[in-house]
Amino acid sequence: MVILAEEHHDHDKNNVRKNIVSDTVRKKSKGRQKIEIKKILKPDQRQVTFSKRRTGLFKKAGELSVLCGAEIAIIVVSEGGKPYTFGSPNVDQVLERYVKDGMSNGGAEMVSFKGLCSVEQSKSMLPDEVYRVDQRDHDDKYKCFVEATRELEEKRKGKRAAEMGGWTGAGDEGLYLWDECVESMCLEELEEYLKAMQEMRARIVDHLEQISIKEETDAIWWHEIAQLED
Amino acid sequence: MVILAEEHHDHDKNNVRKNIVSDTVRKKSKGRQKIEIKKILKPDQRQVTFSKRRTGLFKKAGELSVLCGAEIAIIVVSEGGKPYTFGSPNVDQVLERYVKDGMSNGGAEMVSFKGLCSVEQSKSMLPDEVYRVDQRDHDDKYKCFVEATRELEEKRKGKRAAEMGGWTGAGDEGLYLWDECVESMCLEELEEYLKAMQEMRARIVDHLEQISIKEETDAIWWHEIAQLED
DNA sequence: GACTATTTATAAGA
DNA sequence: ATCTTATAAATAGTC
Repeated sequence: MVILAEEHHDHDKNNVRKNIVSDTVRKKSKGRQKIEIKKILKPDQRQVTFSKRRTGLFKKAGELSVLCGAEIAIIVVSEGGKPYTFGSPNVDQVLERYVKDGMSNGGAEMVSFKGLCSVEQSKSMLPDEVYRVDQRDHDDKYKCFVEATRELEEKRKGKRAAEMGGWTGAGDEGLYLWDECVESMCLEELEEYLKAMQEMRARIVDHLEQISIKEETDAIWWHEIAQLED
Repeated sequence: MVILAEEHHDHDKNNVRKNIVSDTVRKKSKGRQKIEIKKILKPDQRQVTFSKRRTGLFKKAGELSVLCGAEIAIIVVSEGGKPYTFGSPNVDQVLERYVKDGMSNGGAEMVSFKGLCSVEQSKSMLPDEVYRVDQRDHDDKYKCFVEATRELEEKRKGKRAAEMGGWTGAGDEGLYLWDECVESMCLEELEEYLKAMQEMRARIVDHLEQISIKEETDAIWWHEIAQLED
């Protein structure tokens, strides 16, 4: 692959700095440079990067959410302790979900990350901590949270209901294969049934994991990332 | 900018498909193509994208965390309801922080996002809702959460110390609630059963969406086809 | 899981 | 902060 750089004809009005030097072109900038993934030392620079990358992260999250129908919550706390959150559909709902049936629902993959090692080591870098949360602990822990959340949600709902209408759920297929028994159910019945099924599913998945605990290291192994802390 | 593609000399042993066509090169792939940011229709494709982008998101989060000294928690719940979390230093700590002094600390930016349409719109991909949470609501809401969190953290610390941070099948609890009929199944049976159940579930969810499209914008079951593997 | 052609994110500079 | 530009990095399509 041969790449020849060639200056396009310079009709540009406000591009005074553009200039021929030797027989190559003076670049306006060095462009993006590779950076090491370690704490940025200059506070100003760090702040700029924080802002840019936080924006980028939230954008990616939004895309993932839309593309794949996933629910996502992100909380970023800056050095200064200022929190920024992203939620699709909203933070609390996702937290509630995480909290309420997260663990019972196929086994959450919980990964903690403390940032270290260098990019080169990344392939072999295992998470510092990986753990599963006991279901009952989990329930204890969050019960009150869930309840409190619901109240707040109620308040917000009114507000949101008005401005809904965002996007139309796209998946149109698969409805005609409908089982009669299911079709005849009313909304409440369906919800209950679905819930029961969900629980059953959770147990099955757990069991599956038990059985095949060794082979499915697949999921969410955390790798990559870089260097020390300050 | 003129780009001339030129076949490098073909010493490659196992590259039979490489071939000259006219005076250009047969490309091995179309490369990355632009996609619209809307729900991917094909479940398989959607699953692949989910996996890739989830990984990418977590990587970005790790980098942001290290580069800027920020604390980050992410919870992603797949369509199938399977949660994946990322936390630096760990999810609960960040949640606790968010919860504990989030609002009191200079005003969090809380953003809810309900999906965007196309990349072109992304400039205006402003959150559907931006709101601040009243400090007192916030305190009420999370007080218990914070306390409960602390307890659980204590427990975990002990446990983790004991088991050297491995991820050995720590999710053992909850297995004794096991339905006999399920427990007696072998692996293959379970997988089949699970699959069938998920298909059923998918139909129910679809149906629910149909029925309650108006009334329950808030629905918890907002998914469609559940994949066996997220 | 791997590979690449492309698109997308972003470090620097202004 | 905002914009631009060159370049690094992520990833869609493919195998």
